[in-house]
Amino acid sequence: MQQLKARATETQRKTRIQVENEEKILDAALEEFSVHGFRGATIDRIAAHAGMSKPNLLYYFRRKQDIYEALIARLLDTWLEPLRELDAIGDPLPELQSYIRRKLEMARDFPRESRLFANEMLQGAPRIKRLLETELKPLVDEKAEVLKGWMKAGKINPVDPRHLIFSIWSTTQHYADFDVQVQVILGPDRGAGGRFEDAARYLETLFLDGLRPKTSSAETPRIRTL
Amino acid sequence: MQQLKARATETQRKTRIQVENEEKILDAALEEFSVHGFRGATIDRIAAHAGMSKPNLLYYFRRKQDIYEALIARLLDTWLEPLRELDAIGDPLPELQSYIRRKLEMARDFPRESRLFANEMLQGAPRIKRLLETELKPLVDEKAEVLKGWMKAGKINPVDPRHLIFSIWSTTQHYADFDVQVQVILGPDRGAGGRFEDAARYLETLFLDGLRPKTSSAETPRIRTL
DNA sequence: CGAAATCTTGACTGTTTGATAAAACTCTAA
DNA sequence: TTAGAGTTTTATCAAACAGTCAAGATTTCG
Repeated sequence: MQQLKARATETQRKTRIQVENEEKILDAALEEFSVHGFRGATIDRIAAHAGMSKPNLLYYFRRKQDIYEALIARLLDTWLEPLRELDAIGDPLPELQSYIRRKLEMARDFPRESRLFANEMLQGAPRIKRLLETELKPLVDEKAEVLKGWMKAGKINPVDPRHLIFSIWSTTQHYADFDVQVQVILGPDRGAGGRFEDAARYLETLFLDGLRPKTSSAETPRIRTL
Repeated sequence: MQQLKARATETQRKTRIQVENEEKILDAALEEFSVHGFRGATIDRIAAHAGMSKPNLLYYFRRKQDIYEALIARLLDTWLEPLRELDAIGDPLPELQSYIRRKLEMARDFPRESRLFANEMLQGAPRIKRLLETELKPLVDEKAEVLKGWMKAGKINPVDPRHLIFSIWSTTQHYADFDVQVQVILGPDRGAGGRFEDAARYLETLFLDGLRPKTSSAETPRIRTL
């Protein structure tokens, strides 16, 4: 009797089975929602994927939306963690470099989460727009100030800090969200960090030095082979 | 009698009404598919959005998939046009700059197409994977060679050309696909090319010069205010 | 005009989907 | 060990869904 418990004074401590099954459901739901979006995913498929009957699943989450929201809730926090770690005190360039690397690691390690987030965005973020305004926006504003400080100090080139953040997000998440395309073009990832390291190295060069050669005169190749 | 016509020798020339209605349907379908994906979109909603009855819509496209495929078919070609225009003969940096700008213009002018594409990618491109292999891959391979040529000539920094293309795609399309997020952070676009020009200017700096200041010593701010 | 071709509609079919009710079963703590 | 909380299943429902059909309305063109 879930509801009774929720109403009761004791703060609904979960049973072993509850913990296990909710975990199974959320994992299966992530799989489905991240690929098909909210409307495209079905409870049937989530239940099948979680290895339980539909009514059984609905015993733990009463509505489809509840599953989705539980997923989103746990997502945003994790998702913004790397940005939170961006440290005003640290050295600007290494600080940015490791932010980019952390984001790239997340794309590699949590591609489903990245796709779920992308899917929600494509739909116009109907279910998390408020969260974006209350959580994401202030954080970005705060970190934009940090970046501005670095620019004023001449530590990094003066650019729009928010667009800078966008470009870090988009380039890194691209490897999760557009994975098929990446694989079509680069061939299947043979693991062992090859694909990942290539991307990391490229992004490092892009964000630090851009494409214009330092020696603006021509004819000075092969300093860095890639 | 559509089928008879298709079978007949005359190459099914379309009536005025056919042209008009197919256009209306594809436009409505783009609206729906780009937001909800293939599974999430429904014929009912597409028909309603196109201002016609469902059976009427199904008179023009017999199955949901047919609409989707018609949409995808016309998409990829348009989508790759800017890359096709990347000219080996031109000056590398201005060439890249205008490629970036063209992609950014497409994100601005065809956000629904961008989202449709993104949606298909998130799903693992089940319906266009083959097209990607036969059309996108060869084009990217060809242009990667062009980029390599420029690198060997010392005209641009040596980086992985394919990752470079990825980063141009992701940064530009981000403004279409993650528009909600962009608006939450930057506030609503007041048009007049403000948002667009900011992004264009930022990306130009990023791709040309990166973030590392030319004078590696500190304390040299305000050369470019932004 | 008027007939053939084209277009549109209402009524319908079988299936999938989100969700509920209640009975049956399992676990756990006193 | 057994009562009650917690869990699972069977059966079911109404709505939404993709797609069909045949009859009626409209357009096209000789």
